[in-house]
Amino acid sequence: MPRYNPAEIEPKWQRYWETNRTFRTPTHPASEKLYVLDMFPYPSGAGLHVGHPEGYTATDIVCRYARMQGKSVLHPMGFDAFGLPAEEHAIKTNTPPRVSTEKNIAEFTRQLKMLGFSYDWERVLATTDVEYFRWTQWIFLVLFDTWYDTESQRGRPISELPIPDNIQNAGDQAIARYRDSKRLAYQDDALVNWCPALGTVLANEEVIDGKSERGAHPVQRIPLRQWMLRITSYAERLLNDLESLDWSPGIKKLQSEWIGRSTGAEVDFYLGDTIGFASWKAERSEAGFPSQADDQVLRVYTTRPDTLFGATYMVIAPEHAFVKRLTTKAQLQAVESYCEAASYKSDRERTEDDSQKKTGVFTGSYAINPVNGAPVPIWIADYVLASYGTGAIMAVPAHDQRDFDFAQQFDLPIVAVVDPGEAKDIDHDQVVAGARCYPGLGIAINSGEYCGLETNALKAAITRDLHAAGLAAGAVNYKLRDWLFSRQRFWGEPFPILHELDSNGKPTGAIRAVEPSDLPINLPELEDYKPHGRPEPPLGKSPDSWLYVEIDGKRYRRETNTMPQWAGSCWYYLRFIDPTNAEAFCDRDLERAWMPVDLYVGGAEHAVLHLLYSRFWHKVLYDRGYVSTCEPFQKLVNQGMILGEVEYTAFQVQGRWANLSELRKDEQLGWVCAASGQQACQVALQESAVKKKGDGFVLAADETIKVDSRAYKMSKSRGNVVNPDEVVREYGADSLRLYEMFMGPLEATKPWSMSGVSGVRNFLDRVWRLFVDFQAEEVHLLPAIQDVAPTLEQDQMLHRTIAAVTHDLNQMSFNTVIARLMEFVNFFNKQDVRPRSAMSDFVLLLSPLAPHLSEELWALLGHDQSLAYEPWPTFDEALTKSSKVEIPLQVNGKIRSKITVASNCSKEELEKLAKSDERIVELTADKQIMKTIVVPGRLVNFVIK
RNA sequence: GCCGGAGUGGCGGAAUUGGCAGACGCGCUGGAUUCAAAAUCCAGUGCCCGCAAGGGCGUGUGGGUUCGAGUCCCACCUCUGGUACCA
Repeated sequence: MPRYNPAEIEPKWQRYWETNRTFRTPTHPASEKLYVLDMFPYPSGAGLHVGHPEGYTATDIVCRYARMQGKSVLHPMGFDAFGLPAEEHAIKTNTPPRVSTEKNIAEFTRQLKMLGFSYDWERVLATTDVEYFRWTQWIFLVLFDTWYDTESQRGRPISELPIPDNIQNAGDQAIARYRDSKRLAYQDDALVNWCPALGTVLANEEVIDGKSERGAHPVQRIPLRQWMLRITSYAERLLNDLESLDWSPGIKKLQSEWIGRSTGAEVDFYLGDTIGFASWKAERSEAGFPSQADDQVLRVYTTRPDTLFGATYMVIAPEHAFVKRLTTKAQLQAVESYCEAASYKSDRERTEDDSQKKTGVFTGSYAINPVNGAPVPIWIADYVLASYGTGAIMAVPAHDQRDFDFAQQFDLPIVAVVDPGEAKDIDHDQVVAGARCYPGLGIAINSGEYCGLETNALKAAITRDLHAAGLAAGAVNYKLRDWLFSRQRFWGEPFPILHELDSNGKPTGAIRAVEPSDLPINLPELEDYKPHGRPEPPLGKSPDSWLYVEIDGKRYRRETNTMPQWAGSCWYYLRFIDPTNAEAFCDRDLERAWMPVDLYVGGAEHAVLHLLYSRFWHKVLYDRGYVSTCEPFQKLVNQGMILGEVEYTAFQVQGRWANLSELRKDEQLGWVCAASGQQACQVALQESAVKKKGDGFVLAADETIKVDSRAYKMSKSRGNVVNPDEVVREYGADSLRLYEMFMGPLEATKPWSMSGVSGVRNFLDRVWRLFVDFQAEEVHLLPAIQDVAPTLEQDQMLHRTIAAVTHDLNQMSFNTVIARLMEFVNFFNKQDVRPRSAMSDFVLLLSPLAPHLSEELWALLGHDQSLAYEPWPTFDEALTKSSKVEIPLQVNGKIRSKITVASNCSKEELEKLAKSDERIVELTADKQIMKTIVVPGRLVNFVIK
């Protein structure tokens, strides 16, 4: 093997690591611990994508480097294996999902092992393992057993829930119902996205543009009994604790906007006449503001209580409970048809056409504005959402764009109550006249006793006054909604919940949790997996032996919903710590020893949901004393997307080249000629056929024709998917790893380039030839490698490389690490004598990035053990500096000359030397030196006139 | 619309945070080796003017601060990711 042959050495070292259990993690950390986690993949039938190894290589490098620094490293891998694709496959082929899932996992495992990642494979898990989801079910029972104590701001056992006297007196059933209503896991009728074609209900994130994400089938919204998780109780903590995390500001912002905290006030508008209003007000000033609104009032939430005087109408959502009550006879028909139409509209359709176009209908009723006693008409409109705030608003068209649009549409009065003053880009007079909407801050006008107050002062004052009068209270709202936690699918974790049946086999409404000792609840075997076309879950087709349970003489039916795919990924990082524990989801001491995850790397597509859901579960486990940290993931890095190769495209109409400006997009035909309407075809071009001109590219043959140049997302339909198997076959795993790191910063989006892969392969070939005579028959070290001390120059090169590589690895700046190693190789390739010690250190520096080649060279240098735990090379600071530096000499900021001086040259000396430089003397001869800037070790700048 | 991120040679990208723009790689050009090719090695390579010495211009655009700006400030343009009436 004279030449570098990865096909031979890579499998060899993979076998070595496996047989010697090189990367087995100690149960307890034996030294400083480091927990490095990859977001585990969904094992799709398509196999590994080149996007996967990007993050995996980055973490692998971090881990290999950390081991060489003596740290105890936990670096596991697993599979997020429940999910719809396997079930779809099962429906089509009648293969049990477990069978296809296991096949896919085997394939993923082979591909991951082929890339030489240093995972501790003895800890591998899949969310579909029965022994794994046993504990997913167990954690669900913890959620079921927990209520949120708002006073102490933490989750507590349901047995500690205070039961109000009236409930206590109403008997056991009432108590049970009360408890059920307070649990973190509760049942509710929720509007769900029912997709008749898939025969399943979809999560919001699975619905895109009103169609199913998979298959683009139409989706309807229907109410269904669902399991919900009370994540909103944790909204405040999920928001506040973000601060302590080492995550990018972008991701933190995304999460905090998703949580969407806003502060304002809840205000009650009296429903009735002015006489009733007076007595109601008197009552309220006695009793205060009730936490639950009663039937006498319409309660709204507003972030702008300062604009109460400008509320000229109110709007309730079409689903609001008061719709019927408030609708007068005259309006009945209009209201009914409006609400029915609204119920058919998806969220998407509600917002589709330009948001200017508001729809709505008058109820015929009025409420009374608590600040001035004015009657305010109540409308119904779908721009108000039932699920946010109180589902009702006071509309202030002068200072809210949506209300303004609506008021204009229906000719409702607009009263300005905020004077914008000198605010920029605002037509002051128009605003005050109510002809323009101004949503910003300013000085109150038309606001009775509050006139003249600044917005924020007024907010505080009016909230305080109304609260004292029992008419309003400060309030906080979140965009975050409770988590719809059940799916009507087969391939997910069954809920450990039983529904009590009466003697007729009908559910009584009572539920009970499966005893933890009876877990796991495994999935039944089904005859087939086809949806039965009803919104009920497919587990309803289970054999009776699975479906029905008898305990203490009572009959129960199992819950047939299953958990969503997010469930298994919510806690897998904990199971990796103690993957085979049969007594607990994770041993407490081990949890304390390894948590938190020090580095978590994965795609930005999970920036919100997965990370929010995991954080939520973690906090519940924390409150209940099962984990020791309140956050699971200390540092988070999102790897960027890898796009396909850059493509050059031009258009042709009837065989003639056409510019994009001559074309327009047609719905059916795609691009067509704007003038003639003829269809244009896209022509893919080779790089050699195009030329750079100005900002873009043009045809080399006809420079008037612009060429589109861009990289697209890899997709099957585009045919630009790069298969890692092929890359490994052609270039080797080390080349793939190295290329993915060399492409650019980890977090950036970057296009693939096969010639870039061959570039790094070239580098590895050069590394090989640095050690091995590639023309010899046998593999042996070159005679140039000798047991001699390095020259000063060689030593400086080595120590600078160690310093730079170490520094950049700490920054996770892998592309520049590789550049440094290349410089080292370029230098030593020219050295006839290559000291063995320097070469050994180089192999160690290379090893986290290209581990197979490095192990091979390490063995060749005479070692009989893996280098995985060799100490990381250290550097001598003094040797990273040279004794001389070249200093640029500038005149008026432009470089005119350079001098070489001792690196410790003093400021005065440097200035003297610079002034005597021939070229500087020449340029300053008949000029006056106004100023001299001397930065020792950097530059000298003469400002002359 | 709103909120992030990013615009640097033919291409991917560097630049110790205000101090030599273009490290490293790809590509390209020339040379050595070879009967020839592959492979390898050496040299060159931002653009423009010039035989050269040298000069001018250059980090999306326009302005500003500074002795000095890819880096800081203001305005704008383009691409990209997220989001969608949250009162």
